[in-house]
Amino acid sequence: MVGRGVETRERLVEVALRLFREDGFQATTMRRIATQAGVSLGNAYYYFDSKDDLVHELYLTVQREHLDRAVPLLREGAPLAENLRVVLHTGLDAIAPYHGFGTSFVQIALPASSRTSPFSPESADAREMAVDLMRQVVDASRPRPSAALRERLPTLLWGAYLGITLHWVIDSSADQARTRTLVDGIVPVISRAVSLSRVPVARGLVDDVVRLMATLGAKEVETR
Amino acid sequence: MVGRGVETRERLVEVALRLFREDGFQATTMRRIATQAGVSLGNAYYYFDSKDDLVHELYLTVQREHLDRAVPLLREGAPLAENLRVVLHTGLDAIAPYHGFGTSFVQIALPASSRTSPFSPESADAREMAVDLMRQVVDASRPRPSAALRERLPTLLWGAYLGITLHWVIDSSADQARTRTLVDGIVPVISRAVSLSRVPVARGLVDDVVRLMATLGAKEVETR
DNA sequence: GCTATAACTTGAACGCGTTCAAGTTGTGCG
DNA sequence: CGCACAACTTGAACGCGTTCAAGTTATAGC
Repeated sequence: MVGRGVETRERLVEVALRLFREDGFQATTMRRIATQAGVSLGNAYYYFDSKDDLVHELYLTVQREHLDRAVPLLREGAPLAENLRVVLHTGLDAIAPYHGFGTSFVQIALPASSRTSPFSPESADAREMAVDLMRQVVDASRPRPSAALRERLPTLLWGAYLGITLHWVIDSSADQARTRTLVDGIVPVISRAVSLSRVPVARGLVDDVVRLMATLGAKEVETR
Repeated sequence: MVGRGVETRERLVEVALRLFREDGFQATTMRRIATQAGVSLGNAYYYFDSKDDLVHELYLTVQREHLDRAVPLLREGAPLAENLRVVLHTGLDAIAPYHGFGTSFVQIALPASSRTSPFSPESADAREMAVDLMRQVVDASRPRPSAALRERLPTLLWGAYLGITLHWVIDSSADQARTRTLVDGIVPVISRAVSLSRVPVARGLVDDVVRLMATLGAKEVETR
């Protein structure tokens, strides 16, 4: 696929993403995507195994958009809370146009076999981009977290971001304002927890949570 | 619907739940359900608006099963950790036969409009049963949690249970062993957090988390 | 017992995602 | 040039969830 093929594929992705944004997932039929891209129905299936596969393209697009928005706003030497807040809010900004689509997205990403699953091998690139972004947050922020936390924190923050995204999907408040509130509320909590993990007396709880989530999160990805 | 109708409906539910368990959600077609229940396809739609509606019956069945298993095992005066552990594990026991079905279940329960959503009005009964079960856990356990926590704790524990269920759905380890590990790991953490909320010096973090989750959780249900 | 009406039942039909055998177009090689 | 073969394209067909106009059966009121 080097000649015509590439163009056809790109046209299909372009049309599909536009229709997804405008009309949602269910209302966008493969027949309409094909027609508007100027190809036959069967031809769309030459480039994509399924309708869900087209969603994976959306996932990649959003991920790139998130990076483009977040990285320039990170501030070297700022408190973790500030940089974390920036990354979480820009993440919500990047997915905002697709909120009507959110439920379908999670439905598609949920099965273990789904390419769109954030834990799938096919999503490895997008996942590493996201974890890397969190690592930039941690590395740019001062004071540094405790040594025990530093290497695990990016993945943990990515996990938190997944949770926030899930809340965003379910969030039916206007402009998903409640998820914004959640971000503003959870950022100081995470930040304080990170600080606390340096104070011997209060470390127990935080450490347990970290150990627990790290075990589960790591296994989740590696068993795919 | 008082005569024949009830029997037909019951037969449909019975057949549907069996096929869901045996073959999963996708492989179970409405045509097969209807045929095996001895009625026509259209007739099945007289009793259930959609295939998803039949899943709601499954939700209710599982919820009842959970209660039947958990309540007799609660121990008056035992530590919170012990009773909580019982409730979470019996919950996993109750849904165990349906693990292959789990992904579909969450997919169906996810849309805000879904009757099967744990936040929906149609699920109010099941939800209250579940929160009530958590209240029994809290009330049976000693020492009592702080006053600030006591009234909110059941709902918060139910939220934790939802999260654990989500992990169970995604969990591809044998017999969902990793979710069992999660339960065993998270129970002491919750229990310690509850205790900590009585110690003035460490209360801040726990209180913030509680306030945050309470705000979101309450709003989630009331806006439906 | 008769009839109006509600309760229940039917199967054909629709549009959907997906598959596939068959066709067309382009390309590299003798 | 011609030919083999890969790349690409087509539209009919399948089974699915769902809808609906039409039919049948039971029941309540007289």
